[in-house]
Amino acid sequence: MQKLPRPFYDRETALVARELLGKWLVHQSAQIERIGKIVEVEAYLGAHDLAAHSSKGLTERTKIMFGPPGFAYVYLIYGVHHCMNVVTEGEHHGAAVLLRAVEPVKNIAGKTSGPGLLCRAMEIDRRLNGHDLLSDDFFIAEPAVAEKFSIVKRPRIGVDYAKHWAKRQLRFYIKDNPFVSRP
DNA sequence: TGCACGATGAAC
DNA sequence: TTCATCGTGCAC
Repeated sequence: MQKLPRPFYDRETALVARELLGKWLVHQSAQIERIGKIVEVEAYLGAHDLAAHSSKGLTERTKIMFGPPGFAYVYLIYGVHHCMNVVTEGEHHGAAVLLRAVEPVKNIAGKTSGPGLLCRAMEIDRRLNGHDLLSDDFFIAEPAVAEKFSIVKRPRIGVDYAKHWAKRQLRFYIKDNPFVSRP
């Protein structure tokens, strides 16, 4: 499987977000390889983006976002669910892409439509926060067979507090894919 | 040291 | 529409 290289992530975040669609998220734990095809994402542009956690500045929680690209930023939301992000752009930028839904490809049990469900189905939790996505047990890869699809863009979900940033169309998903959380 | 509040999901 | 449930960030 062809792992996405570091430079893939070191580019403008909305572009990385769109190009992550259709790619395979691979997580191997306890000898089991789980694979999900990324079908829905959201871009969080950096410290200036009021919807991004990094807009609070460099803190214990956000230091991963401000780190180098190609690392996983995983956090607990509402004390119940985990959310998985991919750090993008250069160090100190504070940008990341939230993975919102995957389509089951291999060894996936349960629902995968939604950031919390995706993490549960792929056994992703805070232990993977700061994990290098160029490692052998957790990475994103080029799919075995490339396919064509149209991309839909919409405002991000659940960020109404972010004033004008809430209106920006930074959520992207594969058109007509049944695993998208909120078409 | 205390407390308000989520980049959600499920039940009512 | 309500609620579960807890780590984080910031006010005292």
